[in-house]
Amino acid sequence: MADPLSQAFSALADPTRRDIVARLTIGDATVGELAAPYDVSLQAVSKHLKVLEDAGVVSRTRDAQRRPVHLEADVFDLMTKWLERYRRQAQERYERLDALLATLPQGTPPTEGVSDDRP
Amino acid sequence: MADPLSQAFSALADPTRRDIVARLTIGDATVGELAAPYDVSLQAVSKHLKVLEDAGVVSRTRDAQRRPVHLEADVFDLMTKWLERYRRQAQERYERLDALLATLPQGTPPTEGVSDDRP
DNA sequence: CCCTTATTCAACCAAGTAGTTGACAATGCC
DNA sequence: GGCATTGTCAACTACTTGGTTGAATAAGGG
Repeated sequence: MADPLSQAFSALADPTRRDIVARLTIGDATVGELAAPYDVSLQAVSKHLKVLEDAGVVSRTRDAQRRPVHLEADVFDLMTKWLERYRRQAQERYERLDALLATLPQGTPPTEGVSDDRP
Repeated sequence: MADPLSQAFSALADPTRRDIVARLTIGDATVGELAAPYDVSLQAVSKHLKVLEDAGVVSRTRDAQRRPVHLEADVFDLMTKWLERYRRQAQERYERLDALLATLPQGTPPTEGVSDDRP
């Protein structure tokens, strides 16, 4: 699973990691600071940070024995672009369908049973 | 892992599933049609569709023995909002930092060793 | 009615993931 | 130098995931 988009989405698929990202918008923080709010071990948080780092969501510098974590929001653009592209395309298709239906002579009912999803 | 955002991000963390989403922007399709391009089994694709459905990315209607899959782009908004929010916050923080640095007397060099990441 | 088509369900497997604990590395402070 | 602090590495476990195959369900078409 090498591709950046998969890594990015996967990294943010975990609530703890999204929480960490939220926390980091306030400012850089050390692993210990980031781990404090959670009742999991420091090592677990360290692993989460590795996932975020590999996905390019955060970067880490070095300050003595501390490793401050910094939010790197560029990847967000990548995801947003992907999402926007297909949301837009889906919407356009929807609008075309609407337009088509508007030009149709009369109530040719759709082939699908539009209503229920499951018996 | 019940929360919608986690499910949505997780659903799109797989390249095959993103591919299916891309395909669906052209129009609704049956399971068989969606499975055709891939060399995995039909059942595997069926599973992918279940993941997408559970995440609210697609919906399925019924047309005889076929189950047409329809893209439901609303969840994209949820993700986009989350991403945009934190990207914006991160950027604002960055700008505040810039402004702060601009007002500082002189070249007080930062405490961090900014360059390398790993020895 | 049987048969074909379309799809899901069930059981299984290999690989990945999130968590654990314990040991080790890197650094600053006395 | 020795010790406290901060964080990572390694090994292990439980659970999830993406894939497989084979059987079952659903619906139409001779």
